[in-house]
Amino acid sequence: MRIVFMGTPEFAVPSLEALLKSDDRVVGIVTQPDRPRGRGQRLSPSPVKVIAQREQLPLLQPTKMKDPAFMAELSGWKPDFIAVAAFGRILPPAILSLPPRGCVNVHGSLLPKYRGAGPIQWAIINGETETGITTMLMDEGMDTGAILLQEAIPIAPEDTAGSLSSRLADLGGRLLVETLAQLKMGTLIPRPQDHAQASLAPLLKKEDGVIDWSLPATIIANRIRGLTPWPGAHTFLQADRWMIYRATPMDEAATSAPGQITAMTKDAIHVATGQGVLAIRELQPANGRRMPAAQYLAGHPLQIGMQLSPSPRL
RNA sequence: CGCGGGGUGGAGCAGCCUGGUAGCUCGUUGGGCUCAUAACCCAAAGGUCAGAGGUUCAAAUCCUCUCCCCGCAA
Repeated sequence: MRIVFMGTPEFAVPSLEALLKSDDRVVGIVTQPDRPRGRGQRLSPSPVKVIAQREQLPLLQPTKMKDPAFMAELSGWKPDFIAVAAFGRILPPAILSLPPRGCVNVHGSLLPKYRGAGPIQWAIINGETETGITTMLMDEGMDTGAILLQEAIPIAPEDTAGSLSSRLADLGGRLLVETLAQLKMGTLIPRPQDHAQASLAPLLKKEDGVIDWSLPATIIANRIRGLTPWPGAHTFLQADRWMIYRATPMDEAATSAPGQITAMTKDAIHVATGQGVLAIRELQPANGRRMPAAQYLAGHPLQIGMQLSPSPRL
């Protein structure tokens, strides 16, 4: 079978690697154009592009999906299947109908729940204890295609979007290869989604990282886990921005105003929330690197009653 | 050349503006107290102040260049 793979970030890499090890032949790869990133606004390749170059496979990086030159190249590859994992662009009907055996997508949730670009993050933010991978036959909607295979995994209390994502990505690779194998054998019957059960998981934005201290401690803790490592949960101590990487709710009622520091222990900074106390255990202060709360406290004496707020205050 | 912040004993920081004996919190080591301890008390070890050049009687501190790190922005 001739497979074309479309994907972009780290999440897509295990799927591509799994295909490369399978019996099928990856005849071409599509990924997003190099983007300026990092400090000097240098152009850098997507993780998928790095693999493509290592394997010396044909690679396309279209700026527009409807670019005729891109379409011509793609159809010239004559794929039987197109496999898609976190590609980051909507595929137009012309591409969806190009491969005779269809386009298969690897999605990081148990569809129809958490359709969209941020399924892993939203599952954690909402406090789910289980999520999974769904492979599906793509159609024109956003993650609305018929389900092929599905496998669940538990979400651990200490999971962040980062740790969960890497486990799901590995599972995705396995499931993708399995899905293609079963499709070839014709033993797999696509199952339409129950659209009434659908929920949306939109892409997170920078602003979603702002911590609202008036929420309950457990809700804030889940948000922090879901926002780590990107876009990162943050708050402000006066003018300085704190990135919060790890925090756990304490079994303790809050008696101060939300956002006030109520105690400094050996390894945590306690903050009052709308309901309960949250213990900050790992943070990154302004201009510093990520560090345990204990280290921060060693060099920055805090005082009880100091106020954390959603925006900088002088 | 996109903007800004930083590199000081093992860790996190102060000192730099207003040059002149290296400071704080934590950790480490030894001792003490204690039924006991991650707690407390006492003591000790540990730093070419990122690197190079310059100014000066004298540079962590002022000037120039290099390297590395961090945030914003993407």
